[in-house]
Amino acid sequence: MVRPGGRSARVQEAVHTAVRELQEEVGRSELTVPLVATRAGVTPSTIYRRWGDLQELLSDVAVEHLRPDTPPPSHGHLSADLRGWAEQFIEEMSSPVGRTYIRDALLGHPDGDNAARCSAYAAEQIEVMLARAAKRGEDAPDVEAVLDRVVAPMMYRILFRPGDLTADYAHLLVRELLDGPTTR
Amino acid sequence: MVRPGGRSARVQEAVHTAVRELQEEVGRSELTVPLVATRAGVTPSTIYRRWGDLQELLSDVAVEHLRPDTPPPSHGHLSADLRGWAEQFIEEMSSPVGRTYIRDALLGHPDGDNAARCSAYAAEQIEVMLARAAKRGEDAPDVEAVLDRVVAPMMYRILFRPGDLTADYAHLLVRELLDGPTTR
DNA sequence: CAGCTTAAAGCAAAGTTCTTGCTTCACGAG
DNA sequence: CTCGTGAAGCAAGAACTTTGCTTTAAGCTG
Repeated sequence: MVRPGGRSARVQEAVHTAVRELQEEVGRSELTVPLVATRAGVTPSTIYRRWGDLQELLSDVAVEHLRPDTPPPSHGHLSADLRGWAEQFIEEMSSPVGRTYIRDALLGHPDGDNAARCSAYAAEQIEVMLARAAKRGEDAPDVEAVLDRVVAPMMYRILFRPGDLTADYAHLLVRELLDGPTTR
Repeated sequence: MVRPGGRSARVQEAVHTAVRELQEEVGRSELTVPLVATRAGVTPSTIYRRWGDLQELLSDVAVEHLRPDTPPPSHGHLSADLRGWAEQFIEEMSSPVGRTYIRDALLGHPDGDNAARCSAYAAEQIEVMLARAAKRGEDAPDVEAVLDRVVAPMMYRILFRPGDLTADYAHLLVRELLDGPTTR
C-alpha cells in the first residue's frame, strides 16, 4: 500500500537527502550504507530491505537528480531551442559529477526502468521543443531523430570518451540534424 | 616491473577465467570476491590488492571480452561491411549477457580507461572497413561520423532503451549515414 | 649459475558491512 | 477506537574487506 504522506515517505526523503549531502562531504568512495543510514537517522537494515544495496540506492538518487525541473527555455526558433538545450546538457553531464550521476543511474538493477526513465526525461524535453516548433509552423524532425542524432552521440562521448566534449560539438550535432551534412 | 610470463600473469589468467566460468555457473548476483578467489586458487587479499574490488575486476574482464578477435569480414562494399558489422554488434550486445558486459565495462574506475578502450575497439574495426573502402575508391565517411551516426545510437538504445533494438534499426542507421536522410 | 632485490602472493587477525528472524511502530481502514 | 498491515527497529550471526607481516619467485648481477 502506498502511503505518500506517511513514515515511508519521510524515510525515503531522509535517505535521499543523506546520500546527496554525504556524496558532497565525504565523496563517493567513502559512501557506505551504514554511513547513509546514520545520517538519515534510520537503521541500515531499513536501507538494505528497501533498496537492496548501495548501487540501487545511488541509482535511485541519480535518476531523481536527472529529472528536469523546468521545461526547456524557448528562444523563438527550434534550432536555438535545441542548441541551448544540448549546450546545457553537455554542461551538466560532462563534468565529473554529472558523469557520476549518469553512471549511477545506469547501475541500477538491469531489469529495472531507471535507465529508461533517463531517456524518457530527455524525450519529454525534446517533445516540448518540437511541439513549439510545430505550433510556429516550422519544419521539425521527430523525437527519434533527435535522440539518435543529438542525444545519443553526446551520451556516447560522456560515457565512452570523456574529454572529447565541448559546446561546439553539441552545436555541430544540432546543425547537422537540421541542415543536413556539413563539412567538419 | 612487468613480468609478463611470471606468476602475476598466471594469477591474472586464473582469476579472469574463474570470473568467466562462475558468471555462467552461479550468475552475476552470486558472484563474490572470495568465491572467485577460491575457484582461481588464490587468496581473496590478492584480488583486493590487485583490483580493489569486484566491480573493477568485472570491468577488466568485460573489456577483455569486448575486444574483437578478428577483423570485420569483408563483403566487397562499404555499405555491406558496415551493415554486417552493425548487425553483429547488435546481436552480441543487445542480449542480457551482452548488456551486462557493457555495463560492467562502464563500471570501472571513472578515471580509468576501460570505457575508452571499448570505444577504441569499435573505432579500430571501423577504420579497417573504411580503409578497405578507400582502397576500392569508394566514397567513405570518416570514423567520427560512423561513431556518431551508427555506434552511438545503437549503444544509446542498448543502455537506455533496452528492447527497442533490432537488426533493421542497424540497417537504417547505416543507410542514413551513407545515403542521407530517408523517410522512416 | 648462485645470490640478491623486489614486486606480488599468502596468511591470519581485526574491522566493517550485509543478512535475517523477530519485535515494535504507526498509518489507514472499518 | 480498535484492528490489520506494511514498514522500521533491533540484534546476532554470517560474509566480506582491509591490513600488517611473512613468504615466494621472477629477473638482475656478478
